[in-house]
Amino acid sequence: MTGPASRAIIPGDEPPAPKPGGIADRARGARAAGGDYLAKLNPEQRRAVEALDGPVLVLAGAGTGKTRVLTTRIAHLLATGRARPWEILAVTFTNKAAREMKHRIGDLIGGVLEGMEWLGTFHSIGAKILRRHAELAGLKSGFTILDTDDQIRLMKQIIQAAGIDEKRWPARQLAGHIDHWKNKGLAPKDVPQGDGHVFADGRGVKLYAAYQARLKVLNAADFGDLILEPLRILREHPDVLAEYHKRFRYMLVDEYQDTNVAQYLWLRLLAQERKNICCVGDDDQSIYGWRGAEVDNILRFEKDFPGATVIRLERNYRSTAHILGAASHLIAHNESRLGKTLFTDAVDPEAAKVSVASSWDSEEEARAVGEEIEQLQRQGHTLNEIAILVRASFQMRSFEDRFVTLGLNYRVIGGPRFYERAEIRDALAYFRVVAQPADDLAFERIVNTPRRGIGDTTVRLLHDRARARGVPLTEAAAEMIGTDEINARARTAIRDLLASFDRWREQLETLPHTELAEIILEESGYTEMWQADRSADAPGRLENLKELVRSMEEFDSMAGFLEHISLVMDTDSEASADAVSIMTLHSAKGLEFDSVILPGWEEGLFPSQRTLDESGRVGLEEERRLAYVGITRARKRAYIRFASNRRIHGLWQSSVPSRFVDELPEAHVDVVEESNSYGGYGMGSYGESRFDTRDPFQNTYSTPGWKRAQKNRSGGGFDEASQGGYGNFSGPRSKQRFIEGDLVAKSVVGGSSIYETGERVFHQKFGYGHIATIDGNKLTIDFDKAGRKRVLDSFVERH
DNA sequence: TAATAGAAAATTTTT
DNA sequence: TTTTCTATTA
Repeated sequence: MTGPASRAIIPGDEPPAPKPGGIADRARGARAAGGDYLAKLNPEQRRAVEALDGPVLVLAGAGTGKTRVLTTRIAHLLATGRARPWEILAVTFTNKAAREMKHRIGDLIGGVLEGMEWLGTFHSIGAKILRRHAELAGLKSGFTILDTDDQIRLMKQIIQAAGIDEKRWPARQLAGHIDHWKNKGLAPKDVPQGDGHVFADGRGVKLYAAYQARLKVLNAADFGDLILEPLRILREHPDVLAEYHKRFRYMLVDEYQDTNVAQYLWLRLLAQERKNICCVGDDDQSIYGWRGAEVDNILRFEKDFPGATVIRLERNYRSTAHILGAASHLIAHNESRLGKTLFTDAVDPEAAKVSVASSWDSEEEARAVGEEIEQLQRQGHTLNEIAILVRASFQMRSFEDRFVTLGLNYRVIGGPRFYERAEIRDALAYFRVVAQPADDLAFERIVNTPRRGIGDTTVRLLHDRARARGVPLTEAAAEMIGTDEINARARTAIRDLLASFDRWREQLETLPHTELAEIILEESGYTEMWQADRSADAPGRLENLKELVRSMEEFDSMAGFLEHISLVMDTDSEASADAVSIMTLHSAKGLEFDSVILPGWEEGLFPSQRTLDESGRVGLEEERRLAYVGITRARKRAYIRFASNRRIHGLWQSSVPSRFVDELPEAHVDVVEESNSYGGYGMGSYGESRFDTRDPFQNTYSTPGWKRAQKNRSGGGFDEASQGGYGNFSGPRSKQRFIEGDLVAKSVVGGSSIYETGERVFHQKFGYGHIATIDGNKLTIDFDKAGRKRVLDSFVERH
């Protein structure tokens, strides 16, 4: 990863090395050795750390100390003087993993790790290599990294330019194919004949080529290119390859089971000279096949690297024997695996078995989970140690709804990312055009945001001109303001905008970049646009913009910031508040919790029908691995649940328990008999839970949730700070719900509403309606479609 | 050109 | 059910 403080990469400009055997070097070695880092390892781990030479495959089961092995191995390399920090290539998949490794190596060697320039994600290291040799790929070193959204928009243009019906052949689909080819390491010329016919009657490859050509013109690379282009450079330029062979004495790869073909080829090429490559992974945790990961890479390792040492880590330090037993028995149903069996030495006769329970529908499921969590809480467990892991994100909703009602703190991990939000992308587009005038995609995004009277017609004219002259849009625009091809109003608007960009570009040299960022957002009228916006999420968006500018402070230039933002996808704001985590199974990989709740184990949902249809047995095995990942996240307690009915796309469907449920071993499972334990008002009937007509004001004020809400409030729990904190990683949806919790509490106080009787309002759920009566901030509204409802004024907007 | 209403489509997982 | 796109109208 390219961290904030990473130094500029100038070939040949290496940081000064401590002289091997010199004072600094010996002192460092002594300190590390004094830490006795090897003694803390079990025999298998120690073997994995000490087998420094030649290819090594470490098959590390869940919770067996994989990261410890990787980091200790690096510390060992450094301590024994085998390699200096910048001679080690260490690749991970996520920025988080890279960060953690850096941190833990630092702990091992007793200080801050410096000089490990080549520890990072595949993508950031790929970007680094590509920037050093950009000209070999037809790019300039300052190229832009496009995200998925930009990619799709670009492909849309290419499809249109080729005169292909964009409805029949959606850009998204083309993006899928191109992604697939890039994952396999195939440039347009390498795509096999048959493959090219999959899109638009055989024009797929042509479009791929056109897309690549367009990227070069835009001086841009997409995510696939960050792997594909370096691979091509290494293949076609032996001198460059030799340089890296010389440089990388040792290579380490984390999560090897997740590598795709391109990454594999890239690693093999780099490792072929010295062969000091150590891959750590777990075939049972390969869950990214759908985006090109090849489990085969890990299954084939010994063939690819003859004479490889294979070490299995099976001693688990995380979970109870029941949890391990359940997970192992389940995963044993898979055929394609190298085979490992986790075991633990820890004996705990008190340990709970894996609980399996069912519910009537997803709402009852959420209710039951809420109960389970409250019970855990009563037993003194903190919410931070509880996680709900779902297969698909739509499942999160019912839990969020329920937890808001209960006043139970939760956080959604994953979700819509900070950088993906419209306002952030808009702001970044402004910065990108300033930093890179040729960035047409960014320019197009903001020409008319905020509205300046530059509509589709004008943009099309600009496009025609740009294409005819072979120049970027900004340049075409500059030419066209001198002509009368565009109408006067749009022409003035464009002239003003271009003048602003010129001005900001000058200020790029003279002003600190954070200050410039504020100026840009202010002068462009962008912040004003949101200030004028009366919708509920406008204030949050402004807050996000502030946060964006604040986060820029960590960087020393606009360019450095833009590089970071395109590569670092995670917004890892650690929340201090105690809260239940809700996330997908995929994003739970690598995490662990005392209690893990696994809802939605139903055929069609988990295993996902779509995966089954698309990938058959292979897909089923991947789903099973996902289940395995889920169970092994738990240290002490795992709760598996399924519901008999679930609403999908607004339709109720009855569902059958997942086959995975029956694949669990009886000996480690406790089946919880159906219980209508919630509430006392015998509503086991269909109706009540299906149609949520219950009024939020009927909350009993003595429930744990209510008490908690009161406590939170008196402690200033729901203040702006905590909301802002959640806003960073949970969507606007959940954010709003937090506000809801607050207002329910305040409604006791009464007061006058900002609305008037008879006013027409809009409500997210119920649609349009007229206010019938007002009681404090509670409104009774006659909705056009939904009839008379009582709602809080914060839920409605003036219409 | 911009706002609006109504229809159609989409729903897994993400560096 | 919700979101996104499209066509219409002002």
